[in-house]
Amino acid sequence: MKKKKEDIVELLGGESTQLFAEIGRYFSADGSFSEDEFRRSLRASLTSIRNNTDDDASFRNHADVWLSTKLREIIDHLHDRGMPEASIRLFKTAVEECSRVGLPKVSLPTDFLNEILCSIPHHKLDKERKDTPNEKKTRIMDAALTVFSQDGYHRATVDAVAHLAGVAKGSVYRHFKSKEDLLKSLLTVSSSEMLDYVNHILSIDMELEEQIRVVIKAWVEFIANNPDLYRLIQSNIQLENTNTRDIFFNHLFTRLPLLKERVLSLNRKNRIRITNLTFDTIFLGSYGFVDWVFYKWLRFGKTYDLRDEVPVITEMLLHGCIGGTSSAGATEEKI
Amino acid sequence: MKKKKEDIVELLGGESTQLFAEIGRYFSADGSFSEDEFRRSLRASLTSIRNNTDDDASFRNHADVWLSTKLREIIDHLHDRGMPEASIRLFKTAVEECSRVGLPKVSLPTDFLNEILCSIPHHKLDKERKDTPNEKKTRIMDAALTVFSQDGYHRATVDAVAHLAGVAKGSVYRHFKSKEDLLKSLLTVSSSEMLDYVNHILSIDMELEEQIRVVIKAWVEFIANNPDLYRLIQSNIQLENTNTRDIFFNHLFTRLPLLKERVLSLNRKNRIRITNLTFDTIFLGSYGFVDWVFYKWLRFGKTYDLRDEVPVITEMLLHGCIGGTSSAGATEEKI
Amino acid sequence: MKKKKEDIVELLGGESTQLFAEIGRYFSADGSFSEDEFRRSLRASLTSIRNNTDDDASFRNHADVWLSTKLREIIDHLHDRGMPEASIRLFKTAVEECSRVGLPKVSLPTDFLNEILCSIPHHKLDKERKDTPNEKKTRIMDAALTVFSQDGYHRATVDAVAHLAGVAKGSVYRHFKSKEDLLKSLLTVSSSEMLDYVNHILSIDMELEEQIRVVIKAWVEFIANNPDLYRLIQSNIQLENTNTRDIFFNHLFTRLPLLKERVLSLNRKNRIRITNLTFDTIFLGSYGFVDWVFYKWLRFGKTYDLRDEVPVITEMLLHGCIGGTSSAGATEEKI
Amino acid sequence: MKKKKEDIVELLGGESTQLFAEIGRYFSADGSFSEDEFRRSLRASLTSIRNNTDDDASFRNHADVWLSTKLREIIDHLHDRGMPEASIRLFKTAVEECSRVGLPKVSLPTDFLNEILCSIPHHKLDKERKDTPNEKKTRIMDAALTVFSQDGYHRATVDAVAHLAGVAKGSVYRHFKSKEDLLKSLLTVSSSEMLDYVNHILSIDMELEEQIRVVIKAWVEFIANNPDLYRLIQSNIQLENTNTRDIFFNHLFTRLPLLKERVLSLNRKNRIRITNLTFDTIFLGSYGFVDWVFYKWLRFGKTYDLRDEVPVITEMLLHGCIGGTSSAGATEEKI
DNA sequence: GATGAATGAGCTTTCATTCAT
DNA sequence: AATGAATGAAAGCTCATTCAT
Repeated sequence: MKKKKEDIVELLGGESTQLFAEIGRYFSADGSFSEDEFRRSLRASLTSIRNNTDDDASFRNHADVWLSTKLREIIDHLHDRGMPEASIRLFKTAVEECSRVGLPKVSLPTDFLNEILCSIPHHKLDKERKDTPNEKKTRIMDAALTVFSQDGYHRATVDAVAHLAGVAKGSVYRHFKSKEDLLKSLLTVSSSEMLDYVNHILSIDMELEEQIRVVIKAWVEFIANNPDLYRLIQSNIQLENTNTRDIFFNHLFTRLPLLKERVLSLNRKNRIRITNLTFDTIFLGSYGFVDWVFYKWLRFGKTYDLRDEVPVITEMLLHGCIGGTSSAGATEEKI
Repeated sequence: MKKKKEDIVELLGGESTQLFAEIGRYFSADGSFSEDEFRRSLRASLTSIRNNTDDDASFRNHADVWLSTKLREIIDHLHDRGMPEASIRLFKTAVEECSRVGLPKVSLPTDFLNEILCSIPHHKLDKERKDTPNEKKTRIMDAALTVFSQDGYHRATVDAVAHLAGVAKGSVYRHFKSKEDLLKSLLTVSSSEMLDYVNHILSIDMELEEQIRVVIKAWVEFIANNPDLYRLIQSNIQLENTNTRDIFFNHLFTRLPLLKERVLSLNRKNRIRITNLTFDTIFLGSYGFVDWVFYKWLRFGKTYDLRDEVPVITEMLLHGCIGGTSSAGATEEKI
Repeated sequence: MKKKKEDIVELLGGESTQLFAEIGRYFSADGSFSEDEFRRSLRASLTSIRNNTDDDASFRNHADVWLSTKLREIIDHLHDRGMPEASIRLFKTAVEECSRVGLPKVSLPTDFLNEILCSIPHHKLDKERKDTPNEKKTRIMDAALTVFSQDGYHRATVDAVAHLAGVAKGSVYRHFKSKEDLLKSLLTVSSSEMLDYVNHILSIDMELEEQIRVVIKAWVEFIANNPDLYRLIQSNIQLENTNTRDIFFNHLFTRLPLLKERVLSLNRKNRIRITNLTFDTIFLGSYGFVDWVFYKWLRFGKTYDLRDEVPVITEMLLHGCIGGTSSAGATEEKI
Repeated sequence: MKKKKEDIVELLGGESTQLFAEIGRYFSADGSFSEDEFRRSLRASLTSIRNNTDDDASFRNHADVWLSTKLREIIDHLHDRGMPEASIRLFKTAVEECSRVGLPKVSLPTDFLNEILCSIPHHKLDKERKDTPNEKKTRIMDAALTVFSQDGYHRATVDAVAHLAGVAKGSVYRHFKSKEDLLKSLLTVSSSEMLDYVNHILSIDMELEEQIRVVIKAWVEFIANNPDLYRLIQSNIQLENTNTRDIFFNHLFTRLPLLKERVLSLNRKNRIRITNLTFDTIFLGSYGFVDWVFYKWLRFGKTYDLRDEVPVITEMLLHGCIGGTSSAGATEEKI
């Protein structure tokens, strides 16, 4: 009962030719662009495609093909008419409409994209532009860290976060799409900071064994100074699609290849028994070692200085618990 | 059931964990994005695709599919990592490379494009924006009509109206004291226009039967040309004190006595069986007749020309569906 | 990077063979079925397929193929082992898991389906079984009708409905998936009732002209007796996917073909000028005629008896407003 | 832009409006479902497909696609019309016809199948259900483990647990005083089992180094066999008074003194560098080491055998990553 | 003992409106 | 005059828990 694909192509062909013929309509005599008229026409066409396709996948497919062809034609036409600027606005309108009808992607001419991208000021592309308006965002994130740490993510309420941050609940939702998004942002930013800190230390040039000692020390210090943050990152909260610990893990894993390379290259004297194959396991295992020493510290109510554990950790990870005398002194330093 | 590690090295290639590792290569130790590394990798992949495809068309096809999938993945993962800015630079690099190898187009996620386009400063897109206060009010009302028609009054947001009108939300409230007031103004103005249009036609002097024919034709044409407006007027939205349909009805009713007088006076030959008592019922009933013919047209997706229904409507309202031969011709006129 | 389809087939092939081999595991020595074990294994397989497919469509496709093959095998195996009953439970488990992972459909052996369907008690298939537990549901729907009519759907709150129905808010959500679902159910049931009522009248055998007179009278009486219900049905509330008026329209349209056939066949004397082509327009137009006579009545505060309008309506629809003397009397009956 | 009516007669074929008209044919004037009409129409369509296909395979293929699309459409529309019961009868009819024409399978919507299966009386599926109270408790705990692992404790609902366990929700509350109590019980029992298992191994008399090797191996095996359980224990869910990880930790800590004593006493040759002071740190750190190797395994989708990691873990914990040749062989054993 | 309909406190989220800039 | 971040009341919905049958 539904039409065959061929029929649709014809159907659209007729409409799109029409659209092309009507381009003139979207521009006044003075060359100004009538966004509204164009938008309406576009919406009508997309709706028509939707109605004439069987399922969502088919709709997306056809709409994509149709749209990219049409955009190409219109853009060319505008270039011919000497109004390339208008094509950007037209393009923006098109993209907005696509979003609205739920089209996930569109095919676009590369030269046109180039043109658009070059018109974006350069500073927008460098690093993040989180400067002025982030004061409030930071306040909300700080409050969220406190509240989530205290009560646990699920028991915490957005009300409590907003109250602690001293803003209205609605403001939380201006900065974060949802409670979940707030947590994710918090973790993402924190994870980055944590790992940047370690990366910074790793960039200092020294012998590998020394490097390991320094990193362990730095890491322990970091988590001792930010226990709430660290605990939240490791808290393993199940979210819609992921799980908080995985967010951190993903960050870690992104940096692992570079790290691995560096470690293997630093191992000039070949004293360290880590190979390409065992690196991941040893690295993550060692991470876990520190993680549980931290956890023990928490369980003891932070009644001692976590930094005191550094020698034992270092000793264990470098030499294990068996054998040689090289590290006999280490154990005495311990509490 | 479990596979040995060797077996799954390849398998892991398809897992996201691997992707992280790959993306990791594009970032320096300090977390900054290495455009060069990405460009190199991209160029290598594109070259490889070119070498493995027979003709240009095939190359373009494969490259497009590959690239859009790849970009989507990387962009998603960068978002997860909290580096959406990097994805814009990466995207720019990708487009540049595509241009270089002669790829004419790429498929891109609409949400991502939206993000990019929003970062282009407004003045680049606006050309001139210097309108009298009244123009702005009109723009807002036009936008409101579009948005309300699309989503329904209650589901529509003031944000959407303001956005489509290209003004700030606050400006909407400068011109209209509330969302409801905006709707009411829209309806009041439109109702007047609609009824003025009909009144204008009624003022032409002719025989009553002819007048009726002309009015029906004009009215059908009017609503066929302004379906959104008409639909909104008839939409029966419940407001604080009234109901949108009543606004139109009130306008109509205000003019009814004059109309009635004119109709009765035009009925010189007394061929029309309308009395003072039955006028209202017949008039509104006939209005309703057209209303549902219009509604039928909407439900069929406006896929035929509403004006084609004029003969049937006229015939029915003038002669009913029964009897005489006086209107035998009518059915032939119809389609 | 993602695997080719062929690879997946092999991958699944390996797993599924395994599953088959493991069927024994799901049954204890006494022949009882270990639903849990089977469910776990199934879930693992589905998850594995999801992880090894690129997009959702591909996942659905593969999962469907895999599942239907496997089910067939297992069911055969169980039949061989002489335990066909177990296959129903196994099947139920499979369907549940498919729902959970978001698979929209599965392919199934017809003979097996036959077996299952025959085990459903017959009375379940006849008409609806809305008997005992519907007392509360009815109460909620009644309350909803009142509240929605009074305040309009959007201004009405679920709290108010629950309160008026004398139940807790949660109970509303036990019977209806959402506020929208409540409205839809209300309209669906009411529309059916309304149209059944008319259909009933239409089934009485009489001359067409007489039939039309009777139906109009009955219809006007019906809406005069249920103005709230009728108003709600016509209220044109925009919902997520439809619009309330369309719900009624769809019901109407479902019955239209039968109605059309009957009308044309009843038209023995060929006095009625309705053809196959004009039927829809005339029918819906006439419906609209009555609709606005009803609306006029509402606007006049129901200060007169709507039934008094029946003669005028009938006269107009049968003979129009022009010409003959046959209906001269009708107008005098009017108020 | 607009098409003439003639042009769109075909077009409408694809619109849902048409579908309504078609479905309308299956219903008698009184609204009851006409099985015969539907069966006739179905048989005609299937026969037509058979005649238009070359071989049997092609017929089956086409018929399946056609039927599943058709059924889906009709079922959806019947749901909209508020007649879901009719869809079951219709479905039964369809299956019967498929059997008759020799179609071996049909594709069906899972949600619809779910509905049908739920209408089969329970006793048909249950066979025997006569278990001691303890069996029921176990069944609930098993179900809880599955559900909590899958969705996370907070996202999991008691309904889901009860359903999976095959008991009523109230029964869950007979055995556990709250959802939290259910989780705690689960963890307490499991933690005990886990630790008893390790204790058992520790009670075997052997040299300490050997003991450590054996314990690591046993532990890895245990968690590889019970990943859901282990994950739940480590999941760090924040409860009213505690936190799930703490429950395990408390169990562990209760046994630590005895363990410590035993370890130190076994260290006859004093080859192990663990003192009274460092025992806790080294023990928990090592535990964490394994924990993260396990976590890595999870993140890789359990695509390799966790036991393969035992040599690396053992080597690291015994000898560290630096120095001597004593463990040169370790890397070869790996993978 | 088992059941599952009923409950309602409490949550997240939306969005019309305001108002400092 | 124009802006758009901030507001917070108000709404829809969930689900652990209870309890009559």
